[in-house]
Amino acid sequence: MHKATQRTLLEDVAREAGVSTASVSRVLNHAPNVSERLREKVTAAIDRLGYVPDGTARALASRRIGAIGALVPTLDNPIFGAMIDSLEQRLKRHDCRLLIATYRYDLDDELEALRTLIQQGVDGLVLIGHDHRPAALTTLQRRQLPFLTCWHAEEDPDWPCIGFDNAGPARALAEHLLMLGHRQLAVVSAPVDSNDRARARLEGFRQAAEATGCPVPPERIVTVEYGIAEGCQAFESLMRQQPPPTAILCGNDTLAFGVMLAAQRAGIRIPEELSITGFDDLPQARFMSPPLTTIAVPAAEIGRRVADALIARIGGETTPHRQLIDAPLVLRASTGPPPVQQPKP
Amino acid sequence: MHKATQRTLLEDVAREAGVSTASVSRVLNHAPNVSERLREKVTAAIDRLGYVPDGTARALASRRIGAIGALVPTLDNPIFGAMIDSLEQRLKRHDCRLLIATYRYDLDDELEALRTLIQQGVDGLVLIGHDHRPAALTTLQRRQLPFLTCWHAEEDPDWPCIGFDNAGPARALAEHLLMLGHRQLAVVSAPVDSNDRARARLEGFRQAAEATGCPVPPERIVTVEYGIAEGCQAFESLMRQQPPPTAILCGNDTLAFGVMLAAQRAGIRIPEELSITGFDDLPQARFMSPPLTTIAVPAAEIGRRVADALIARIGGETTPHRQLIDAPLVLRASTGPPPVQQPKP
DNA sequence: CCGCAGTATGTAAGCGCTTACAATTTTGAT
DNA sequence: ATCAAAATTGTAAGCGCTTACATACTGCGG
Repeated sequence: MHKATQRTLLEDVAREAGVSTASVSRVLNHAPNVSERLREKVTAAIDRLGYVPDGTARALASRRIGAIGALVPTLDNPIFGAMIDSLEQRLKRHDCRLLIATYRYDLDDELEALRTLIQQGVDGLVLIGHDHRPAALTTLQRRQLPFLTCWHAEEDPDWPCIGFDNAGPARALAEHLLMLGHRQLAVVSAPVDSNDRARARLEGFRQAAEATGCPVPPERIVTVEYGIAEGCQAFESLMRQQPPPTAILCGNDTLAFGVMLAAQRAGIRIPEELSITGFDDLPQARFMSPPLTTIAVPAAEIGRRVADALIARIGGETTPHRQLIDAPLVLRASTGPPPVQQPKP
Repeated sequence: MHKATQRTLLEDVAREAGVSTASVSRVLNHAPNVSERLREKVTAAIDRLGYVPDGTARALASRRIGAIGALVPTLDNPIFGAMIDSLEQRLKRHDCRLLIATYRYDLDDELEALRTLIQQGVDGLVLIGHDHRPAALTTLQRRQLPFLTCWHAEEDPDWPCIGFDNAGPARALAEHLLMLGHRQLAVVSAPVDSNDRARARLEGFRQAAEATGCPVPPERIVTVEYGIAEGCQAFESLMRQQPPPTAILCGNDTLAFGVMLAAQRAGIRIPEELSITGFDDLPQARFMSPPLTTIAVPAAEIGRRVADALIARIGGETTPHRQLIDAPLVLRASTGPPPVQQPKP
């Protein structure tokens, strides 16, 4: 047993206000059919006693914890930081807290983290992307937990989503380059295993290239981990090839930064000698020199919409199974027509 | 009352294993004095039934929720993202979850968020910096909640901290410039209200300048919000002055990026005509051209140490009241001797 | 062979709320 | 006024665990 607690309990408030505990609870929870007089008596007693409800007891009794869980690959990537930031801000409006867990793109870790969060009692869950262990879905369904995926737009009856098309904009980027006359395309991609977004972007690049009759050969597709230095390395290995590419499509802005920096270090002019594209539109993209042509990923908007939709679902409402947000192509100065003659003939 | 639940309860496990509920609980919580035989019977029953303990019930009964709260100004700044990322990873090792709340540098919001997290039942709390509402401290103390501040190194018996000195490295940065011969220093600072870190950095810049006999005049200190564009603006307003500064000390890397970009746009060579320093050492700092001289803020290390220390405190152990981590000066190419003659005589 | 310390397990009383249901009061149409 | 329906408040049974305390063993020195 526990020692008698010193803290003010709901029962104390009830006594102080001269009402029942149920009434105090009702006032606390803004239940309907509570008279103004009752409300006043109770709030006055609460103020007098400095009462603070106990979240854990409330969670046990009401079966909701007042928090959702978010599973993100990493918070080291600022694009996810931006999304989580807006998600948390918006959840606050709904009086909901946020539990986060990261899994470094390891889907087994994701599944484990998901189970942990569920065990913790979260009222809902947000996942990034469409790639997950099958057990994740069955667990979610068995518990009938409201959930949402985001950052992608796959049509899948099992996975409701709020996100954007990754392939389409990637295609648009490639088409933009092809339209400019580029025929020697190269791609720097993030690892595609366990990452549908990276895969979709890569696929988009490929499709556009193939549709124009100049598919990207495998050696022109290099996969590297996330990071500026990694982008630099990718550039090196790509530019060793003959003929060198006239344009490099990058799976995200950070890789593009690396590629761009390495190119400049090598004395290659952008976009005159080499065009570069990114994906994300991080804040610094428009400040690079030249400013980076990229896709504006609606990270903050996703956060807001996920918050609203998940809260609605938790409240028993139904929300669209799939919400598509535009991820517009942002044309800047890192792309231009290919050089008329090969740099090294 | 509630409907009879379908879910497997601890009681079911007890029945299945032919033991008492207390025994199941003991096995679950790795209590001492549990025989191997009991443990096996119980774990077997758990597996057979697919039992998953209920976090909320456990929280109510045991008075710990298995999660700590983190109060950060924003997650939109990648330096905090990096810290939260490592914090969460490390907490996971200790089987502890993370609840986050942001407050946009508004200390009233911080206080409110703190109260919300406490009400939620968090086992401990991490705050950023030394500036907080007095009520935050009293609330923390009244609840006897383990807590830690970080990102600063103020000696204050009330606030245990794990962080780094902000003023010292700022001083080092300014001294570095003064040593190079600069006498026309300027500062671009983040807003210092409610932000002891920004204030300490500014103070460090000032002290060093004054100690060398060339204090920074007020018009040479411009305060702008966080952002690259804001850094650009700061540059403009600074370079309008006569004589223009030969070096600009920035309160963080992002502002420094802005200043650097605006300088380059204006055709000013760095560091020949203008030296620039940052603070944070974001990943891109070493990839700027020229690479940015800055202070390496140990964000990931702070996350790890905070996790370990807070877990220890929650466990009743005492940890050092103040842990100082080095934030080294990283000399790169954005700083150099001032031009011999003024650019515009 | 007894008794005591130490170990292992069981019993059941909470933890501090929410909410189904009952009881009471108010309202509104006769 | 009269009574059913609606609105308001009260009663008390959980929610699913943990843990203090009681009980039952176990082994060992005397």
